[in-house]
Amino acid sequence: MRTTTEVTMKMHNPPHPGEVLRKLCLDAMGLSVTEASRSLGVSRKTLSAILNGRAGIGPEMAVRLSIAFGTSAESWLNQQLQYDLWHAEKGRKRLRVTRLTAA
Amino acid sequence: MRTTTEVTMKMHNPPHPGEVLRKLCLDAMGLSVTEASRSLGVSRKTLSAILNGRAGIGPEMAVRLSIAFGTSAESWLNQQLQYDLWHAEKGRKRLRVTRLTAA
DNA sequence: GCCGCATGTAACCATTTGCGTTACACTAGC
DNA sequence: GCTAGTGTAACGCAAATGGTTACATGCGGC
Repeated sequence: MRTTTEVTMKMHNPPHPGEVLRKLCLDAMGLSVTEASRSLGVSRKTLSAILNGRAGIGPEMAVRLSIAFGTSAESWLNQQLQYDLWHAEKGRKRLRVTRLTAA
Repeated sequence: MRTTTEVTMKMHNPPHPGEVLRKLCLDAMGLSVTEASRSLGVSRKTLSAILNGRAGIGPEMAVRLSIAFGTSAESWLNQQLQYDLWHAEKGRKRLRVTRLTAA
């Protein structure tokens, strides 16, 4: 059987969703960061942070993206989930957790 | 095969993951909240908040759960995602976002 | 009734995070 | 040189997060 850790670790470092967002939405539509931020109803700084991986896509931003670009909010959140999880797994060994299964 | 119920269920208020956690892990193993919190390496208050839907399961907690119960961290985060997204969609109308598709 | 255990939760505190505004530096194009 | 777009630091602020402590409740055993 294949454990969660194995599968997760097998994946290469997933790109932060902002990278995908820039290519798939901004570049593809010829939008500037400034324009996009105005359409999304957030500050330019906020969008910039996401695009450069210094902030994540939360539930509210995912809904904003779904409205502006006609995409699925869930898909953005799933990308974010993968990204966050990958980084959280890296700290797995630092967590003091006692196994409770098959003791 | 995919039932109608499955698809339809997506539109109903999903339970908070803590509810599932309590039934599937604590109750099933006869664990008290106090015991479980110690095993997970978090305070009783923190676990209690999750179990009663007053806090969500974040990436780190998901990894803790995966260690303690031998479950998939991703599955917990996915449940949390569904829960968060459902609530975020409720506020969709309050967001001032301009559509950029099919202009 | 009484007691001990588990539980939910409020109060308090410190740390962190998220977002907006403003300002500054860098870059590319005219 | 001027302008537009961009990244980002600095600031303020509101909200969230997690730990500790303490209190009230509910319940089983005695």
